Amino acid sequence: MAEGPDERPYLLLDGMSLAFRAFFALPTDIQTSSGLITNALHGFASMLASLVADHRPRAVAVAFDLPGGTFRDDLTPDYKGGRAATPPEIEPQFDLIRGLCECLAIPVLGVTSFEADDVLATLATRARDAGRPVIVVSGDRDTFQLVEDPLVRVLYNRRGVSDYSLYDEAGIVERCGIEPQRYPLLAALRGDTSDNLPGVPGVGEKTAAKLFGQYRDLDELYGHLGDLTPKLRENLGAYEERVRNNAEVMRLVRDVPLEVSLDDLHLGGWRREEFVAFTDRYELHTVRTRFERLMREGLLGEPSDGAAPAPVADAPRAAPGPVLRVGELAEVLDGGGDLAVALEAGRVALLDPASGAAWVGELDAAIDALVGRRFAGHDVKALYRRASERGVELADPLDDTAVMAFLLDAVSGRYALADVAERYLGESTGGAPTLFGRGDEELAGAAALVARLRDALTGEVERWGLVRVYREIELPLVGVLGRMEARGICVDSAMLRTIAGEFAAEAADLDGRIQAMAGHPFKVNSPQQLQVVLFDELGLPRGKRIKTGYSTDATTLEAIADAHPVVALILRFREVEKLRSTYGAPLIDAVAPDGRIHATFNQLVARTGRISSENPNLQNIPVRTPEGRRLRYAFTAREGWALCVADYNQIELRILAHLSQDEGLLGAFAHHQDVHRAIAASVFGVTPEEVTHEQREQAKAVSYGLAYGMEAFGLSQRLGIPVADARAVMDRYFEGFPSLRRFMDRTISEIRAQGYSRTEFGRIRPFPDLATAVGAQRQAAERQAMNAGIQGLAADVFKSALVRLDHALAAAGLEARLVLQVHDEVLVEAPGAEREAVAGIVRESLEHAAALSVPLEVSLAWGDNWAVAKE
DNA sequence: CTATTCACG
DNA sequence: ACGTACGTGAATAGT
Repeated sequence: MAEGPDERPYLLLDGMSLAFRAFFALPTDIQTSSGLITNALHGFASMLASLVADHRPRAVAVAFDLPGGTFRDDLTPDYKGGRAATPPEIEPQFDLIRGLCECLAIPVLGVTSFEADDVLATLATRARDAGRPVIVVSGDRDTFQLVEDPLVRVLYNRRGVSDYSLYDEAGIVERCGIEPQRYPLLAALRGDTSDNLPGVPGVGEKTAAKLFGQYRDLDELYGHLGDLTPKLRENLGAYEERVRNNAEVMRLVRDVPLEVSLDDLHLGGWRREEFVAFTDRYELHTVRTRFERLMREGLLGEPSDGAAPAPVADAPRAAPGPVLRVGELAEVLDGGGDLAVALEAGRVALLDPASGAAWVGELDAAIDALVGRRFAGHDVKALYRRASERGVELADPLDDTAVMAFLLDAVSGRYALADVAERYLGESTGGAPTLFGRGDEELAGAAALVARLRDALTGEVERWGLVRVYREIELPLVGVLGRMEARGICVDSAMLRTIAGEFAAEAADLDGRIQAMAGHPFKVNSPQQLQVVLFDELGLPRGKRIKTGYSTDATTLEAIADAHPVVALILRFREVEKLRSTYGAPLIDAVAPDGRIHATFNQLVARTGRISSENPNLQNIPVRTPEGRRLRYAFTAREGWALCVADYNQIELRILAHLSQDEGLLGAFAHHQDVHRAIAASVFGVTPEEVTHEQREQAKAVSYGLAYGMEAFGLSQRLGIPVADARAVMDRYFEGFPSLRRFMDRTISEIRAQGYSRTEFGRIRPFPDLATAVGAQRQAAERQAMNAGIQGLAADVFKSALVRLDHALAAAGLEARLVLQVHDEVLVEAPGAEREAVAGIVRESLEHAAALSVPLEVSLAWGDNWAVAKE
């Protein structure tokens, strides 16, 4: 929908909070060559450019606090107005930001004794009264109260310089659980740490929202204190004065005496020469390009002399080849060649490298254009996720330069396009990669970079022997993971809420009892405060030393559980609190409108080659305790469908057998049998039938520890036996499987000589320090090196299985699809009628993912939830 | 942002 | 004497 000039919004910026956000988001090594720190200036400038480009405002104004305090200081002595701590490096940058605005003819407003927020509130109110739309941009939640449909919206800077949410009334209600007008009440109860305003103890976001769901305002709330739970009543009563004061402080002033009127605000009057001089002086080169574009497009109004800006040619590019032209999609597609793709949140550049024709547009349009095309890109998984959400099928990419860079160095951890270009093309893209949303030219330029990187990285991937792991595993995996993210896993939200409620209730109860036993209030969740209570006040024996004193971890507490009854309560509290805080509300909040959780699976994180999961992490859902395991009942299949849960049995131990070629281990796996029992029989010199439970557990513990380089001390800890006994068990284990020790020694010395480890599929991991490290560091590096080959090959095998499985399900014409993977386990959701076919395909895909010297054994179970396999 | 703790394979 | 099992992600407190 095109907005006419009259519908264009006023853009009102909170200069204070945005400058602070920019300052804390960007490194202070953003400096001019003379050493002046300009990170806040850079960040603010780039925010401003993006905001103008994205929202095409009719006018822009920036508000700042003025020195000398505000009327709120009189209301609350400790009030900090959102600036709990002001680093000295930021103050001088306020003037730089004013200077930038001055060149651009953007008014900077401030009124003595009022805050920037009050100025914005006043302007927003006036605009509303005049029937004109406004977008208030701030990193301060106080501004939420200004939102008013349909004219006033808040663009909230969540963090960094490019993470924004645009809120209308419904948005505020969804985010905060209260209408914008009443937001100050909510904040008054809850408190606001950034404003240094404490709220009421025991009242957080949720409780405050709940209370104002029941009561209209503070008077009504305080008129019904008797209806509340005792603790809540007590706290609210005790802090009534504070709450009422907070509410007054939080309310923004809408009639600040302003010298400018709404009609004084308009775009235009910028001075090009001053702007150039300013950006030269503070070395804002990339930013200048972006503003020059805005000037050319008229988005900043007319210059001061009224002359139309002369079109300014982009700086000539050093890169050889065709000149980059950003134009129509048809031009890009007409070439018919392989395309290069660059993407950032929601926007995509497509480039035909042969002709230099490029197009920049929305994600969905780009996906449609890529159907049936060959293309390469950088970190393109998001393309497959979105395509899959829309039911669109894309062929695998020809290359993904981020994946290539990860395979070449899985340790660096930096795979943004700019990082990789710098590393392999030896050039910078002219700005920190995380700085800001790029303009069209920059994004098209990024696509051109992808095209050049492909050439450079293809040679490197070949040179380092990575072709197989790249072509067979990692490249096809990109689409597999994107599709799995899009599919998500079905969740029973009601069940989750019930379980979470129980966790919360028990945690609250234990919290109260623990504090009562301590004899005074304290944060049980604070290891520091807990140390004081346990070791100073109660005088319990101390254990491990840590940086901040003495450890209170579970192992330590278990050792002193008999010394005082509070210890058991704390252990229990920790357990339940973990379940509440990590798996209760957070999981409920992660459920999307489709009733499913769509985690992100990361292919570029784990240096061993494993896949990781985030937002939420679905790879650490509890299973080891019955209570934690309850959560898995809430992970289900959609109506009429079933979940297939399949996992590899002892995959790492099998891989150790394969790599070491130890005859005993190979023999133990040769036949389908109880492997741990067979191993225990060899270790303890008895027949399998004679193996005791304890012997089996001990052998099993060693088996699992082997892959990590565990020592006798670790085994003794794990099994709760003396170190000498643990050493005896390990000695017998290595006697029983003599090739193991030789394999381990050989592996470490090979990695030391090579400088990196390598799996059979080719995956490498650098170990540059192995040759030089000494003492404990060296031992740690050796364990990592030892583990890299085992965990890495397991990851290769498993990823290969995922690719095979994803392809096989689709090729068989089934509806069943992957919904989750957890290192050696996969979950497939299938219609009831497909069960038999799916089971066969899952089993085949996993068992034959790799040909090792031992069989790969798979356990497979069906059910309507994830707990099924462990029942 | 760092430290601590703890969930998983 | 020292440290002692690899690899992740997330919540919380506190600076």
